[in-house]
Amino acid sequence: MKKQLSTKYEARKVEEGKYDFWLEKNLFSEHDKSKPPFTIVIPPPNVTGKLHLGHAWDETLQDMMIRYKKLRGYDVLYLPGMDHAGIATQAKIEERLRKQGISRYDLGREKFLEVAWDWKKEYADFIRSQWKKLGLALDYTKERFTLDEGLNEAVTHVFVSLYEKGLIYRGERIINYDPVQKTALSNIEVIYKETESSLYYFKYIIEGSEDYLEVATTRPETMFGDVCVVVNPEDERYQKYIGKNVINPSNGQLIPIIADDYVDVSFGTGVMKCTPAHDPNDFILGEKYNLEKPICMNEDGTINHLGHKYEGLDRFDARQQLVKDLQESGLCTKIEKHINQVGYSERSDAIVEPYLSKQWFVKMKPLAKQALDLQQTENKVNFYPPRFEKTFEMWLENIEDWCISRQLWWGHRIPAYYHKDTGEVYVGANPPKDIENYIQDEDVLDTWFSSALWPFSTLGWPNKTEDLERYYPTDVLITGYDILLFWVVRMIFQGVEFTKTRPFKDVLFHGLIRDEQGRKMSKSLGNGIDPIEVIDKYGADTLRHFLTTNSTPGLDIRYQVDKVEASWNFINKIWNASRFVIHNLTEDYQFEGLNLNNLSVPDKWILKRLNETIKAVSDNLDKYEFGLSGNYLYKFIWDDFCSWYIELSKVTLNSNDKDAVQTTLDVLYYVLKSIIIMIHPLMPFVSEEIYQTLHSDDVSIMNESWPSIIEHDFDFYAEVMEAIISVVSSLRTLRNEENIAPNKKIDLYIQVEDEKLLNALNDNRVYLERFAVSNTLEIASKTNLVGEGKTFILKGIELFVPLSGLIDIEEQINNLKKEIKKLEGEIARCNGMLNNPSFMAKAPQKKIDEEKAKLEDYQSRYQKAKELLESLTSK
RNA sequence: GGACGCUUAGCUCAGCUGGGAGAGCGUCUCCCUUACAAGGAGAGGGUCAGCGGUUCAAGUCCGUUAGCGUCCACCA
Repeated sequence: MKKQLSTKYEARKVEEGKYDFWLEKNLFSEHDKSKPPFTIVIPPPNVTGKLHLGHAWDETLQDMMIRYKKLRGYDVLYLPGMDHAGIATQAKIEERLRKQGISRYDLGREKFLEVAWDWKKEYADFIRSQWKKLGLALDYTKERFTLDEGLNEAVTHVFVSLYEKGLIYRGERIINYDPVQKTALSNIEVIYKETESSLYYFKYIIEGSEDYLEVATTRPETMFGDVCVVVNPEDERYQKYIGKNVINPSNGQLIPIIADDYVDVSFGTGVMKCTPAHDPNDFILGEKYNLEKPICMNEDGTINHLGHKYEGLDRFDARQQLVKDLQESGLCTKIEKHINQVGYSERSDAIVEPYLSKQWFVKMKPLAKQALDLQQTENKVNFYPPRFEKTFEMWLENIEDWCISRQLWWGHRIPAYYHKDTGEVYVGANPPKDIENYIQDEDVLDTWFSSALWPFSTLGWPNKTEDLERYYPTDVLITGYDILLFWVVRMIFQGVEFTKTRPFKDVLFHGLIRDEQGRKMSKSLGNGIDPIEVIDKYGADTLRHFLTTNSTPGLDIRYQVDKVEASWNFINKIWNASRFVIHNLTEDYQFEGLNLNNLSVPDKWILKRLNETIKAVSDNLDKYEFGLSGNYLYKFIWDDFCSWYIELSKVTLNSNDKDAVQTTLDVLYYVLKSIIIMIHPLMPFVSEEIYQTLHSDDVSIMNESWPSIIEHDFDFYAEVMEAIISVVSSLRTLRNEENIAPNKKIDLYIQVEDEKLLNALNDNRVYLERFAVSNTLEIASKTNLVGEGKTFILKGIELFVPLSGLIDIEEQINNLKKEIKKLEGEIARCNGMLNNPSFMAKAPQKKIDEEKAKLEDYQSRYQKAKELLESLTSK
């Protein structure tokens, strides 16, 4: 019994077991070194949770490229891995612990890390199971984790090397501090949101006087750290006070009034308080005037001893209390509503506190310059779409140093050690020999410090491994534009610094995935879509097709159930077309190549269309235009192959001409096989199922080759086919308009001037009889075209369908008049162009020829319509 | 305050280097025809946001305005 596809397309059944089969056959991990390499390293998902639809999108695009390139003859490597995601993961783990009433300090560092590794294992397993469901062709033999031993070696190497070059330093600076996570953040981990806050005005009374300066601030709780007030030296209102002292209303301390043109005369009262430990600009002033930098806050965001009676209060409680007290004592004069940009921690959403603290920094200017220089060379990273390169450049041109230390436990420990007695700093890949005299830095590195090395650290760097040699630089990075600055930029500058080359040749950005209303998917809205639920309902192939073919590089997409269902329908169509083909193949059918000399007109036409489709699909995949390549496939498969070719093939298959049947089966087989190979990158499961049904269960479509273009001149036959299609389509419209049942036979007269076309149509009358459902069919160089009925004047062909009682002479005349008018318009347009000397002088010859050909066609049709009209009116 | 994106059919969106606007879904008509009714055959539907410019020719290039959106930026 020959193998068949089941009657119904059931994604679950089709997809079941395929992934394990691919794994068993080592199809993801076998590397043929005789082929050119093609590498994609997965953007490592965070081990914070399950993958969401955005991951599914990202990874499907990657997998599609991998599978496409494999079919194109590359030795592909799709390298999997995950990110420890320092803050994010630690926050999640602490949250889970909190529910059990445990804090990380109860456990201590070591114990906490054990818990964290358990967490990692749990989520890694989950993520792998999701990758499996999606069908990603990942080589698990090379899977990496940002916190594994090899990557730790890379991270340490980079840290030590940059330190030795003077590009990493430890310094006391104002950093963004998250008092909830109790850690420093880098600048881009702060999200500024427009927030309605208050602008408070306080009296700073001048020493030994009744006078006072009014100072406006949005953060009264930092007043305990004020060291002076500042006015603009040009500000006439306050010049007389410069050099005097004022009383800080929060604590009664005397502080001086100084002058600096940093102060904006028009903002607030034109007097600014200066708090060097709690504001980056004030810090700069502090440095400039060598001021003290008292810190008035603890690491948990509570006020410290400088706040006296407010000590221990949370910063915002202290603010409230202080304002209330000062209002009562008359020192708070005014409170205004004020809209300003307030920074929030990306992970914890806590309001970020600018905070003076000792942290590790990467000196960015030299690294940025190298990356910018790279982009001036031939070996630059190519951005798709190119506009993102501008964002990249602008950011690097205005870069500030990167704060890389984090007061966390889950991450790469900073390889710095401090001498217990001397305080001397030791930085090295290995601990100092007399380790007992040292204490290692407690902090870990920013997660992005390790992910910046991902494209090469995963391949074994800093060791000179075979993989690194072969697969690096990687070919394309596919990721969302939302992490351009976090990750992509950093991989590029670290890649240049440490590997002296770009880490990837191309970078393709996709957008965000939104819900049906266009809203960002988020936990708080509860509008997230679980990719696994979609897969369970429609299949991974459907989800993949939806995600890949509905997007344009760099733009967001909406998740739309209608479109997902359209993708399912498309697969169902392919399934049924495949069933038809397979059903018609006899048990002993063997494909032995196409006999190009024995092809029918429909055969030649579909092969020409196949050629065009292969080219269009390949070209667009090469340009990352997945939506366009999807459109070409869709149109070819649904319209050309299913609607036309399969229907036409039934004519031959039902005939007794054995040779013709064999040829038709060959073409059906050949085109179907080409189709499933081309859809394989989009729909790996169903294409494999069809492939195995055509062949056998132990072979895989993954070992096939991308279809190649058949070198043959199909042009004339395609024209014949197009003539047949236009005749059939015209008649179908006529039947609908005139309410003639599709199976009711009609008479049909076709007049063709061109002898070659005339003969070809006569040779292929069987298709016209069948699809036009004709009774009498006359195809001649001269035939009856007038009378009660409908005349069509097509390109090079005229048709007449006698319909007495339905269309009388008068209507026929009206129809012709309409047609003539339309043609006159077209002719006028063509003439307008062709008679325009500027057009003739400047337009490309190709365009001119096209217009000339059009004009010729219109004129001949016009002529014929005129003649017909005349013979009708003269009757 | 800078930079960028979007505005095309009722809805969601394509339209790559300028040369008579397309798809999916929805709507309307007909059809259970031997791969598929989650289907087939047809039809209708758009001054491509407004204005100006370049060009023989603009949805496409340039400028500008408006609406929506995103990113970056230290104004107390």
